[in-house]
Amino acid sequence: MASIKDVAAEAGVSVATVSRVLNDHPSVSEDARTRVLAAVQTLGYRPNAVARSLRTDQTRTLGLVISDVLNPYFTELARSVEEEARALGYSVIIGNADERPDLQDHHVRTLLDRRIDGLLVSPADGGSPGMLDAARAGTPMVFVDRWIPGVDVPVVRADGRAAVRDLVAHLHGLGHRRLAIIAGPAATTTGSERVEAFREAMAEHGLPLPDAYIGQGDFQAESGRRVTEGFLDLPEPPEVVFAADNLMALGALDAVRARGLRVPEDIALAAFDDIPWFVHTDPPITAVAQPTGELGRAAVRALVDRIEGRPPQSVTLAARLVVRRSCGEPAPTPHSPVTNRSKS
Amino acid sequence: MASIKDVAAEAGVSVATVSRVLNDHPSVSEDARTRVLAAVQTLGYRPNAVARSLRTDQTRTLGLVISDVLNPYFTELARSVEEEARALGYSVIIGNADERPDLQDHHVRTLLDRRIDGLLVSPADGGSPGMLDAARAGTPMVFVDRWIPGVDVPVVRADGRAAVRDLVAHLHGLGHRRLAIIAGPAATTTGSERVEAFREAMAEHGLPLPDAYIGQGDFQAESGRRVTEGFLDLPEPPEVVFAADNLMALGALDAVRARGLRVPEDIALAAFDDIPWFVHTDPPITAVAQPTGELGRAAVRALVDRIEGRPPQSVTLAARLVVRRSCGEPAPTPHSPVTNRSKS
DNA sequence: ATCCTCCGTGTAATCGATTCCACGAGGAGG
DNA sequence: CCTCCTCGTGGAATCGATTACACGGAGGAT
Repeated sequence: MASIKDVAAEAGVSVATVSRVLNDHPSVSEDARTRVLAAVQTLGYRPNAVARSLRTDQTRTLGLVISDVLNPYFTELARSVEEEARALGYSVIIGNADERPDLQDHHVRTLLDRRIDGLLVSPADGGSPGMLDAARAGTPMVFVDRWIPGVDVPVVRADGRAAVRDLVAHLHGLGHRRLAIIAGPAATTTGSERVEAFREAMAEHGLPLPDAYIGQGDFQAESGRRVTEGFLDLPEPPEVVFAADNLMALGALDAVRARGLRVPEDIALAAFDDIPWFVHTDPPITAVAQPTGELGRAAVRALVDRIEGRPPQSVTLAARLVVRRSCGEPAPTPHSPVTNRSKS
Repeated sequence: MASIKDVAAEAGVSVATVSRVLNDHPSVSEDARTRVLAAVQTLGYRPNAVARSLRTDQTRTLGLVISDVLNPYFTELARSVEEEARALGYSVIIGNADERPDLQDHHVRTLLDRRIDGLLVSPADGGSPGMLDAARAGTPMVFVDRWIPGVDVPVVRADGRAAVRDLVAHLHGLGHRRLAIIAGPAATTTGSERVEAFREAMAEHGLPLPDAYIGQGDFQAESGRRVTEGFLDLPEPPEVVFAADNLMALGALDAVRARGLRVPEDIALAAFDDIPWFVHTDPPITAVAQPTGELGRAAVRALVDRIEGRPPQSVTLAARLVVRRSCGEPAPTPHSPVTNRSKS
């Protein structure tokens, strides 16, 4: 592969001049410029990004460590991150943690070894050693979706509080009283926050949230299935199951289906994170939708601000409720009488 | 960030010795080794991968350019690729082409600039200039899923021919005679091959495949919707729509739903590529399943073979039919009388 | 005792870029 | 005509690693 020396030789100038042309530095004669450009053309020369990075100490690369690539929410996030980064002249290297702290650490370390300019993380846990080191070492960093309390890093996320309140109101309006939640890992902020928001909203309606109705999941489909089975085995099963992410909702659906029960007639289902497939499930699933694309873009902008010396800022966007059929038919008119519906 | 020099100073040895310890070169005294290791520990030293790559001319990184990250088939592929690569000591940089040749080219070029050791591509088209250059320049490369005829690069893919034949037999057995297909871009091998396999299977059953029943899609949901609408507007609409990928099937489902028609009563639906969501759509969708994980792993193994000087080999795995309810109930007994069903 | 090996180590070249500094030519101003 | 700038250019240092080569000392063989 041709190097800058070859180009210099071909153009009959020094490597310094070639470099200047390539970085359009002002003081290069028109003549030299054309000769260099011609040489670049004939040799098909492309600068070696590795060498350049070594010298300039910047890679124009961002690292993105996400919790689970198989989760459509995160792939949409990854896509918008890459898009915005590309627009700003950066590449993105994605690391998939599969919700495993050890894998997350592996990726953080690998990315740091590659001297990425900045790191976007959606932590799978309360802060693995590698991540904390990175934060402490001053690597430009931004948390997206999930974050770690007490670590001084900007956070870009959606606030689902209002949407969860809307959801509970919606469920209450439909006559549901016994609501259960499949929570995410307590070590993640999204894991605990969603439960908190749910609990508060329940309290506003004077509804109890017994411990038996709080299932512990891990954001994976299998845990949704397991927890839901537990709910169904209860002497008094809940009327509604609210899954804290889309994969656990999928698992819940599996569990319900396996018992031969129907949604929403026998049990209602709602989820956090809206994804395209929810329109097509049987039945379509009511969900709290995050502005995923905007989240990704905002996170990149914050990170690049930090990298390029501008003050980054945390961003919190609102999530919103998308009502579909999985919790029962919405009341036909806004001022209809209290809907009642008895469950199995 | 600490460099090898700092470690050398701290340990009271030369950088050469430090390097030797780190790459566990045999001739280092036990004493020097422990001192270096201690210095590494106290300084929290991590070798600079950029510098190392420049010197050794290898990055231990693979590039993966996929057609569409939002397609669950490709994210599963990406996941298995990363997994296998990690097991073999490589990292993966993913580029998302969004089915756009220009974006694909952008990523190929960027990856080459970064001097990745090898490239895994699922080409979005018949061969963009950048890709052909890469192949010609001798960059280790392997095509996965899709490939480009005439380019001398190993191919790892699934052969859907038998599964498509099974599908057509299944549909025929259900009494369906008017089958239509939503094809992928003709420039992609998977785009044309699937139509070819479908056409052959139809011929085996003596069924015609009129041009009006071959819709041109682009592997995106929207095109599935558009083509399906066209089918439904035909004077004699098909009884079955077979989408050549999962996203177009999603679009087809949308279109059918929008007309107030039911699947499979009014029109049957089948898809290429099985994904977890197909179990939960309304109705569950019959699909041709590829061994996606195995495909990804085999592709990485082939590429790494090529990189490390072993002869790589093309791999073709079989796909299989997964029958669900979207084409009608399977015959209750193997020797049941011909099922008949009249369509709208 | 002498010579040869082998081992552990350090010095320095190298990878491919960027960039500081010096230098020569040419133009402007005195 | 001399001086001083400015401009275009090239030489060489530099980034952080790896590695060929040289060298000194220890130990074994003769």
